[in-house]
Amino acid sequence: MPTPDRTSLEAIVEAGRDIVESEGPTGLTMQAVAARVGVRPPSLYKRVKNRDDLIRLITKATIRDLGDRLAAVEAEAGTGDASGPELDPRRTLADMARALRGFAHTRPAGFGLVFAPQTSPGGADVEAMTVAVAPLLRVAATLAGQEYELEAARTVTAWASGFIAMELAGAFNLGGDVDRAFEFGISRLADALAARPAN
Amino acid sequence: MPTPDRTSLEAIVEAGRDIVESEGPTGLTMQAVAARVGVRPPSLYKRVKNRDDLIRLITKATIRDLGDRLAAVEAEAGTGDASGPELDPRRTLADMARALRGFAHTRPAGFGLVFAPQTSPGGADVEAMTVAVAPLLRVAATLAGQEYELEAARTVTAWASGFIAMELAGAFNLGGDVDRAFEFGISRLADALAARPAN
DNA sequence: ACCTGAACACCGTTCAAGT
DNA sequence: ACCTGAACACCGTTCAAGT
Repeated sequence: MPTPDRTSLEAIVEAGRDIVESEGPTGLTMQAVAARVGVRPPSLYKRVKNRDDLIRLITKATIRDLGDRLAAVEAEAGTGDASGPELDPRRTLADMARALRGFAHTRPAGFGLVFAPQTSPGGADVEAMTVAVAPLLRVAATLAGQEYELEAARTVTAWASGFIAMELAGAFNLGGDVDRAFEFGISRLADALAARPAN
Repeated sequence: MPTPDRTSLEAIVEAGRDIVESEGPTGLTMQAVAARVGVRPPSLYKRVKNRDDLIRLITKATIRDLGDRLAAVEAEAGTGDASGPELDPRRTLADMARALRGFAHTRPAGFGLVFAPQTSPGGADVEAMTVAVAPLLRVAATLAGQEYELEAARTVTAWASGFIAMELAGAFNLGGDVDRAFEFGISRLADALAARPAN
């Protein structure tokens, strides 16, 4: 007769996310995860292939949350709420960038996992990422035109993720107002993408 | 009578850089470094405090190389060479961005170390980074005006590092020409920074 | 003054044995 | 079918003992 399950994949991933945020990626040991979900380390291998696999699952869950935030911004802009419909795509783009930054501030380590430069190749998060970024792609198309949709979306994503990564790493050490720099960047960027110059 | 030194800090850092590039950050073990410089692991601790310290030194050396490349672009633009003096700061900015990208392609892992989102706080690379980025700061000032120097430099650095990080992570999986996206981004960005709109 | 073997703590992972 | 203790390989780091 099988024993009732003492944990679940979901609980393991959730525990992993918590640990990553509180202890950093280094703190994410199989022992720590096991302790948190109340089993012994070897039991984890019934649900995840290994530590890298767990990190992949944590990253994927983070990407999904991130996509939810972008979708929420898009929905707000599209339908219009109490403050009225938001028609300027530049404003929507800025809101999405701010949503991304807000998310990064609440889950800095998770954000780091998603946008880490040294990701293992063939990460199966490709699909999740594609879905998550779809709203951004749509505003980019509205703003820069269908022809430059991909380029515009990549420009914004690159800028925002780079900015936030540097911010989280404490790279903005020359003083100055980081919020101001963020608003400066998104404003100029939105203008530039909407400009559609000849080249 | 003291024995002659069998290695040096320089050799250790250089070995570390090679290993990081060929095996990735995970492959950077004290044992691998020791084997490469021809001593036993414990001997490394005579020159570096620990593995984190070694990573810090590797990062710092990488930042210095990177700064050299930017300085070279600046020097070329300022003095003018066979192809004549390069006076358009937008062109200089684009050249610096391309230099950064070129560097990242030759040392992807090193680049990842420098622009990793999850850097340990208080990394002593602050000074090295400040020096390295100085040329970029100067073009930014020329382009966007002294008032927006810092914001403009941050915008470009964020975009470029974010773009390259995504490129290295294989995040540009929606097809399209990555080179084209890079040129699109730097071109629009340079225009936007030079525009100096009212806000 | 640098180098080393031995040792310790810690971690990922496997596996046979339990229920 | 899931869970566990025991075990193994591997790694970072310390330290007393060599030269």
